[in-house]
Amino acid sequence: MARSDFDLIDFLPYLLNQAAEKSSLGFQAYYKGTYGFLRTEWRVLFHLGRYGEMTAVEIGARAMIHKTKISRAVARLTERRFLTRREDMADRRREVLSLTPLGRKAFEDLCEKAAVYDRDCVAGLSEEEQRVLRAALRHLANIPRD
Amino acid sequence: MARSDFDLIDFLPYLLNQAAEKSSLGFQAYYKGTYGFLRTEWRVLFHLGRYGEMTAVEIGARAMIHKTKISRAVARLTERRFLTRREDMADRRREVLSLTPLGRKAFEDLCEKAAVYDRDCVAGLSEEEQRVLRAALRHLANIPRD
DNA sequence: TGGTAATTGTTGCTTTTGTAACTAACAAGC
DNA sequence: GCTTGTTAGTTACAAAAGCAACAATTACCA
Repeated sequence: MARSDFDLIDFLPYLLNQAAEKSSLGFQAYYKGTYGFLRTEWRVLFHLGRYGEMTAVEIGARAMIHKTKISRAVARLTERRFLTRREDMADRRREVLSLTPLGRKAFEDLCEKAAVYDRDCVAGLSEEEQRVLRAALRHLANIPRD
Repeated sequence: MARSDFDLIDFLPYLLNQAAEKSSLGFQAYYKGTYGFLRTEWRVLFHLGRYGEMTAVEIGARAMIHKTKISRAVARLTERRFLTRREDMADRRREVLSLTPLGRKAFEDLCEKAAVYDRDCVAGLSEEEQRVLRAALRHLANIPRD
């Protein structure tokens, strides 16, 4: 296979990782500095805020995070009063998680900050480029349109 | 600021991370399974193969990896004979790294596999979408066109 | 019903990463 | 020549992530 023309600099997983890491830095600084959240903690909060009550496994499935990471993130967030667990009486293995008022406040703040931050990220791209970019990323990540 | 219309599902750092993680999995399985490389090790190999001899710091600057990670990756790769270190006599702090024949062979194999893998990644996207995607990612990652 | 398998969530242990301190070498200014 | 500051790379310790085993339920099905 004559592939000597392929340049690793354009290797998609590489480009994606570089862009992901770079674009995460600024926002990470905010939620870490303001709330002391780890990345997984922010993600758990984000999913509960965005989709409503869920169990740990459900969050993990959506966010592609291993359940042990979620377990520990939930433990910390619960301890810090950002969310509560409620036992599902119909299936006592499940613990349904939801945000406390404090958690919702943090979520809403972070959501606003995210909107602004997102704008800065795509500042140099045209509307059309942004559209194509997000669509391609959703496709690559297999994220359904809800 | 009326931003209630912003949906976190489109938050760029999130989309990028999801896409990056998902798209990395398959290739990671290959270099891990075949060579036992960690991600940083593959990256070091990749940069030395793509750009030629470099020092650890230079690799770190290009790849945005902290020097301690590089230090450990280099130690392992050297031990396993994939690369060699040469002291720069003009500046004895610097250690110039380069691939051994074994390292080059691994690099070339991985490079070929990457080309194929890359194709699979973008299989569902049009030529134009691919072009826009890569350009946008390079922009976000601040990767120069070389 | 009873027994095997699957699911939810946690914990212990190992591996990997992050942070800070450190050595060694060079650079710049006086 | 000194002194101070900077740079390359390593190492030690702490934090986080990955992995495997576990208890507690529930599901399946002969």
